[in-house]
Amino acid sequence: MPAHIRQIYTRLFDAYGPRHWWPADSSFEVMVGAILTQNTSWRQVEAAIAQLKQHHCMDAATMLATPAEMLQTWIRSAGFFRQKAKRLHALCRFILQQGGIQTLRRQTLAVLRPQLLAVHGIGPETADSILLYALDKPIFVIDAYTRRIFRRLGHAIHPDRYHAWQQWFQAALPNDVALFNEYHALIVEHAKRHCRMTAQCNGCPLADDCPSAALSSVI
DNA sequence: ACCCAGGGTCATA
DNA sequence: TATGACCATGGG
Repeated sequence: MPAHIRQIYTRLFDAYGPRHWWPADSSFEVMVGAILTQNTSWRQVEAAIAQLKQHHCMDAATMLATPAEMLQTWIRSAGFFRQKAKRLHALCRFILQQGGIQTLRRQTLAVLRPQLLAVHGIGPETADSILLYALDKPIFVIDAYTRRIFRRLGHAIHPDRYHAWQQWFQAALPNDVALFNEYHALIVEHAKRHCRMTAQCNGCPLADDCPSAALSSVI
């Protein structure tokens, strides 16, 4: 029987401390980062965000008024730059149509989530990252790291779908924005240090419960 | 030269 | 529903 979700949280928090996520100067920047980081390492996203800021483009109205070809050159480092330029425009259009971020913030989770998922280029993880980290809504973000770590610990979720994983976490945890925020941030920190595709298990705070640590294998 | 990175969409069967 | 192709850069 693998360690419980709450025990794993405690171990991660004790090992890494509060993460102060999401790293950004504004809610809009969180949303932009959520799109730019799709299947891309955060390092590359930071460079793209710096470019957008340097060109005074880090607000919805300015970004929407900026030609996609221009955005492409600024976000090039984040990869998929043609797609992502369109997706950023779609995000801006949504924000402005809804009356701005302050208006969005007053909406409920149940109203916002379907609306975000209807925006071109926003799928489950991007939507939930925006809801949790930009709009302070209580929803647990599932990403590739989350599945990889918990699979290695022996938690097989069926069906192996985004929604099932999310329900599994939320059913075991109090409905708390701060907790969801911290837990996902800790998972990412842990994954970057210890649970990449090639396991680096030296000093791993979860090694006691991790079969792949004992076997030095890759799952 | 390869594999990977904080996904999502679209076409096809 | 379920798989596969595709998107594209930069680091290890």
